[in-house]
Amino acid sequence: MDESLAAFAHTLEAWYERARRDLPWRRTDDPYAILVSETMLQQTRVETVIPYYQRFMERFPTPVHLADADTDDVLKMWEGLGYYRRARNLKAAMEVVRDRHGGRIPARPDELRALPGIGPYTLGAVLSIAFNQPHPAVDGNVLRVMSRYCGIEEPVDLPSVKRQIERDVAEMLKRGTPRVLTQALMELGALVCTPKKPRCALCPVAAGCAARARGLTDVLPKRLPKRARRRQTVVALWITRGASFWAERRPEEGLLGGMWQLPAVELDDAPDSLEWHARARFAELRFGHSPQQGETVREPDGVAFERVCEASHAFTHLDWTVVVFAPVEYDQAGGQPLEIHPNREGAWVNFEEISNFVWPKVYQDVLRQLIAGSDKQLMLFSC
DNA sequence: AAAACGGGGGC
DNA sequence: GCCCCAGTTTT
Repeated sequence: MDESLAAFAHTLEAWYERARRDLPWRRTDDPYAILVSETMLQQTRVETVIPYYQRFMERFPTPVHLADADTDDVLKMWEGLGYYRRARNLKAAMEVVRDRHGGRIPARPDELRALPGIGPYTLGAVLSIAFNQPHPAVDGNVLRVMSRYCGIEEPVDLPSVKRQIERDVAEMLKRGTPRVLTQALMELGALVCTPKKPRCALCPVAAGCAARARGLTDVLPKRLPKRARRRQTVVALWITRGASFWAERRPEEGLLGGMWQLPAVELDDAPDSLEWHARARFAELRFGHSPQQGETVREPDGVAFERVCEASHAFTHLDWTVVVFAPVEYDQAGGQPLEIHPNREGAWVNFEEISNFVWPKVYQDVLRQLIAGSDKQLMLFSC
């Protein structure tokens, strides 16, 4: 086994030097740059990451630049990338690096692992790629490559299976060059040993592949069945005042933490009377408290609501249908000027300054629709 | 051990 | 539509 492991390592390294892609984070040995790229690459495709990585490194070139930065600026650079907790953790980690490690990414496993956002994979990736230490970095690619090569038929999600693969990879790294081998395993998974239609004819280690020998390539890796997504209906409000609309910031913690959106309420399933919720949310906006279910909502102005826009969005664990309501003719002459209750954290956002805020993708879609609608109305009006 | 946590690309 | 991606944290 030792012998085959060493041969596997050598073959893989030779293949990598020949086939490797020229990626931005492969042009540097800077541990900070490696860490930024590995954090962005968590659950995210290489092609998606490239432009984000380049903008991010230009804006925050060192750990201290990031540590000293404003969180909203960091989020803005992350906008659209998803899993926004990663951005917060990365900044928090660099604050620790600035305050306790002299501004340099530590090379000690225990210190690195203690930084927020650094789990087993990222630890191994930084230690092996940046510091050339033989610590395994087992991601989805490596799980797939190893499960096929070794012919592992148990689901790779099982902790026991992952531990076994980590042990095997660690042994392999000791017999080669860690910074090359770690990337070689992932590159093989990305270019050759792909989830569908693997290019076995191009594989440098096909001769020793158990899955290929047993005809299991198409069924490995096996995974545990995944859970169903929850359905939520989001009732949101489009409240305009001239060329501005009312927007609010989501709580720091949880889903889409700290990002901006229209005032909204997220409801399980597809409740009836969406308009009731719109009315309730509108009352909360103006009076600072929301009515109980069943209670008659104050509507001194006799405001009616119309459905102005709809959008849907699938998260990993959630299925959103966003329905946007607007108070009819509230903005017109004759209506009372809208006052927002002072204890609400939000802002009137001018159509021109939308890009100064950080928006979840689904609300970007919503705003695009609504602004286009407004433009159309303005054009009709002026004709 | 399971759930929360985004978004996009490929088929 | 479904799959799954250079995963981590919380419960």
